[in-house]
Amino acid sequence: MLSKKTKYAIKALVALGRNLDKPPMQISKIAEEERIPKKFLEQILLDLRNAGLLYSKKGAGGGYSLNKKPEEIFLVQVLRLTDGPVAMLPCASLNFYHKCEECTDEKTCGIRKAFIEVRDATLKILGETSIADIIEKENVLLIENL
Amino acid sequence: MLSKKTKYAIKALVALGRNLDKPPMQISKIAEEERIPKKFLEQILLDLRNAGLLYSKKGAGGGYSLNKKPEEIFLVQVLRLTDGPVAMLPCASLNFYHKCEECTDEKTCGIRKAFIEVRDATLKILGETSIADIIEKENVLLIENL
DNA sequence: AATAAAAACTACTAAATCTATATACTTTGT
DNA sequence: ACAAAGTATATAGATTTAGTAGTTTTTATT
Repeated sequence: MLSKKTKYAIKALVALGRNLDKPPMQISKIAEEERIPKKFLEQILLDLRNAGLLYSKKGAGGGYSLNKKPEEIFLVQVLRLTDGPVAMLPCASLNFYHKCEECTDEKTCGIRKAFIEVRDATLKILGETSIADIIEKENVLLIENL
Repeated sequence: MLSKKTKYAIKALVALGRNLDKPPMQISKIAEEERIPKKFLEQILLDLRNAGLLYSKKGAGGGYSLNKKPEEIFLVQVLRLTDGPVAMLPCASLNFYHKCEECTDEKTCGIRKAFIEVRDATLKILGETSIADIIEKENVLLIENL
């Protein structure tokens, strides 16, 4: 399961992706629109900013906006930033690898092999789906649900 | 990430799958071979037994064995039993569905849609990979690594 | 019948993680 | 000067994870 933090992070990015050519969006507004606890969101946005995904401006009239094009922010980046590994086993992770302490021979571990397959399948989707894709999906769904 | 519980459960099932036509295997032996804390493993095996995956026999000469063929035990069953949902979002889960509290319209949520794709990809692999497959994978890997 | 082996059951606990909340500080526009 | 807005750090409560301990029940063997 994703942490709420990651879910909120994606929601915030989508909200900002919809706000592209407008003035920066305030934390309070994002929190209200997306129904996310404000102080929690504050921390999350800060993480996203420090990772270079967001631009922020302090003071009156300040707020947040995307620092990259929505087409260039992929789910996998967000997930790795806030949740860590994509893989379901430490020994099957590309970016957060570490050995299973109890494992005696990783090279011949069938469980690991199976979960590497899962990782690759997951990674394919999360690595290809951008914030822009999510917004596009929502636009399609909106029309379909008229 | 899988919990250690689930990882240990799969390891135990694989160990028992290798022990097919032999007398039942004791907890201590599985714990030693797979380097799993014994009392923790005890609880896990009990869960697997109560779910019908294992047969157990008490008393001297007792122990555990598989209650199904290794070809009939799939990773997804184990994972759901010990970890719960396969999906990364509650609203994208088939067996453990529940609404995201903050969500205002699930039908048009693009995030949900993306994570349903992830779930389906994951499910395909976990639902097709059996304990027998894992053992087979390991046999192949053993030969390849000679 | 006694003994020992082994699983079953119940309860508990320590540590980590998650989900926030609180407080104080800094920057910026008017 | 003042208010709006982000920055930073600390902390607290709840939940989950991972594991331990102790006792009871069942079974095979002697």
